[in-house]
Amino acid sequence: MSWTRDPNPSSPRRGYHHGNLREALIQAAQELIGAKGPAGFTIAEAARLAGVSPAAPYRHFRDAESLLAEVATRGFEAFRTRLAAALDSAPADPPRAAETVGRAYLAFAREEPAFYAAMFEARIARDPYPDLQAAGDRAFGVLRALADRLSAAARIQPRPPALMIALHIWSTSHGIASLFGRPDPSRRPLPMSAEDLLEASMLIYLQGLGVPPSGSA
Amino acid sequence: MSWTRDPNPSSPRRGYHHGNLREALIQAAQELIGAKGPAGFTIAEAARLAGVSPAAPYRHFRDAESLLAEVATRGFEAFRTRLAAALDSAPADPPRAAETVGRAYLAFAREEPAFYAAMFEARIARDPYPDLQAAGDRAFGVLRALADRLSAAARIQPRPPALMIALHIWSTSHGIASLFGRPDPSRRPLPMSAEDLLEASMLIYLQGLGVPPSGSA
DNA sequence: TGTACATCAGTGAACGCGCGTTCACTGATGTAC
DNA sequence: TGTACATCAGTGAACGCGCGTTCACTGATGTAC
Repeated sequence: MSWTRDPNPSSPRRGYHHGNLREALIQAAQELIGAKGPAGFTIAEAARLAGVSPAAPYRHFRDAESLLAEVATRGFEAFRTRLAAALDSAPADPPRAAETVGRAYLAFAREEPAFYAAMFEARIARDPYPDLQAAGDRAFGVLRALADRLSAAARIQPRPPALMIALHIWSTSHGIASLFGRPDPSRRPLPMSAEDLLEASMLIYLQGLGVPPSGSA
Repeated sequence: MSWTRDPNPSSPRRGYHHGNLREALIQAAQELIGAKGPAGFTIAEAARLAGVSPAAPYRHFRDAESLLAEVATRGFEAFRTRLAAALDSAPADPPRAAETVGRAYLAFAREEPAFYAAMFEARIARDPYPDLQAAGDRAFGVLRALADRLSAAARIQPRPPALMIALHIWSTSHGIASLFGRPDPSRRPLPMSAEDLLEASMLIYLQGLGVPPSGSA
């Protein structure tokens, strides 16, 4: 957040002329990304949507990528919140927990396509945006926590590292979300829902790990 | 291919002024996509790379999306060829066959990032490009054939439909390729290779299907 | 074999467009006193 | 409490740029006769 000196960017009212242009621009960028993809938004159009002149955004963001990185960062925060809520509310039973988190993953991708695209398709370099990197790491941490539970319940030997299990879950969820889980004219129809596809995949995978099926306790 | 009357677009020499501008433009588009992503190429720049005036491409392609669709179509054809070769050369043993095809999948994504991006990230609508759709279907057919073998070897009951197994393989492979398998400054480092990650995932999944492990025959 | 003609791939100039970015400015806000 | 001042978010005009797209054209090629 080197582009502003405001120590608390989330303060709702800062007395700007606009009210809160920074927030409005992030909102506008999100709308544009949702409608046209990460490449389909421009600073100029975001300014227009926010009702300010094309020069105004430069008071808040160095360039378009900075704005995009901010959207992606917030996306990862919202993602983490959503996954964590799912994991916390999920049954202790490992397969059920995996299914609950998987559904939350797909729901996020479906309901927040702009966030998801900014997070995974915008090709933002990691290094210049440590906040983005950190937010991504925290979101992955939820999958990692889920993987710890699954790993603890696994009976096969040698037990695969929890990190690897987390990466498997992430990859499969991301693959299904990318290929089938979002509104997009380029996606193909599926003979089943993305949720069913993911659930089946997870159940087979957990079976392979030797995690006892639901209701077998 | 409604944009040209040539009944055989693959003929190598047609006596054009340029020689074969159509091919040169496809080549140029591929280079640009590889360097900057599907949104990073323009008709004008492709023309420049091919050494012709900016108006010349319009003799061959209606617009940028048509050119992109042609790249994606060829990408799917190359993908199908590569996957099919892997499947044909793979050991009959189902887990080994899956591993071989999985490696071919990742190798393609890594070595042909321009094709892969055009195929999966360009957001080209399916309907206007039946050739693209058909090429995609044929490529998926190879994964489907692999899934048939795996399904036949599965011991769990009820046996999951081969179509679903194919979709699982595709999703996981695509997820790993997208997240970790391509040269991109936005990817994170992994504590293992994408190939190892995919192989482990497949082995656990096949274990879950009740496919006998390699060497157990 | 030679000539006249038709075809059409590629030219190059031109256009309007929206973008990114800059600049001196203005005017609302907060604050020092 | 009131005034003078400093700050800085946002203005609006301007710029150069590259893009998509069009147009009448030109000139190489193939072919009818």
